[in-house]
Amino acid sequence: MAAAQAGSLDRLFHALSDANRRGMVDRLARGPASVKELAEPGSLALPSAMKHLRVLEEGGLVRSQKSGRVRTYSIEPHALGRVEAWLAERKRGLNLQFDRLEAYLADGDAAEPTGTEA
Amino acid sequence: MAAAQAGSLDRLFHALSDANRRGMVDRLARGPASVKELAEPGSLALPSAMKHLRVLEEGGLVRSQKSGRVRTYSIEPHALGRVEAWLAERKRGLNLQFDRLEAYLADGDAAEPTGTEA
DNA sequence: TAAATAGTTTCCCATTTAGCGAACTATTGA
DNA sequence: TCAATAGTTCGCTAAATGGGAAACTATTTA
Repeated sequence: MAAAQAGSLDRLFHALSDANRRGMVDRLARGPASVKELAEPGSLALPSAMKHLRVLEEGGLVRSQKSGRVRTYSIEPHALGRVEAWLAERKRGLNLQFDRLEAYLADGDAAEPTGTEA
Repeated sequence: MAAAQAGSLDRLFHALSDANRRGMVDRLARGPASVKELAEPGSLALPSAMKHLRVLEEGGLVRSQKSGRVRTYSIEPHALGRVEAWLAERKRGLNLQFDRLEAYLADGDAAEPTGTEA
């Protein structure tokens, strides 16, 4: 456990690794928008915007639904929660490391601060 | 402000978008390690591991320092703080959206819940 | 000094990415 | 009905990625 699926996080972080896509997330954080509206801020052609949106969708960050001729995208509410969860896990690990380091610095004859074994 | 540099976040998230690299971060969260040690868990050849480590370094997630013939990598302590900061900012935005939605649902004659204008 | 070890650099390969123009398919609106 | 609008699909390009073998440069260590 704890490492749900690798591929899922791959897609999530990859989705966030592009400024245009993060811009779309920011835009969608203020409310739903159409493909065209999402394309404009980055001066993207529609096909390019669509690719980005597909990446965001595969990363689980946004949802979409088509009505008439316009497809409306919106934020996947729990999307950022996955980033947060991952982050919390690592920070836990780091805190442990620092705790050991502090313990090591505190009483000089304790074991080494972990990590350089083997 | 608030959006330090786009390229920087690009590199940060891109660094995290690969399972091997996240594995290296996890490993380093438990303490420093050599290139070889970091290559083993993923059964990577050294050149491949080096590439990943360079990506992590460019993403500001790790540091390295060479002594003798071994280069030792360690976590850049404030690395995850940048992810956290970005995350906090978005969550703030999302809360605002939800606040507005709640307000909208509360008293029916208020303005629309933002987003679909234009 | 000779052999083993740890990185490093240089190519090479297949795949993916980001971007777009063109052409096509609905829907709207006039 | 006809024209504009919003997406969508289909190539196509240039660049970046992820992987590694080969060959080379230090350092250790025997």
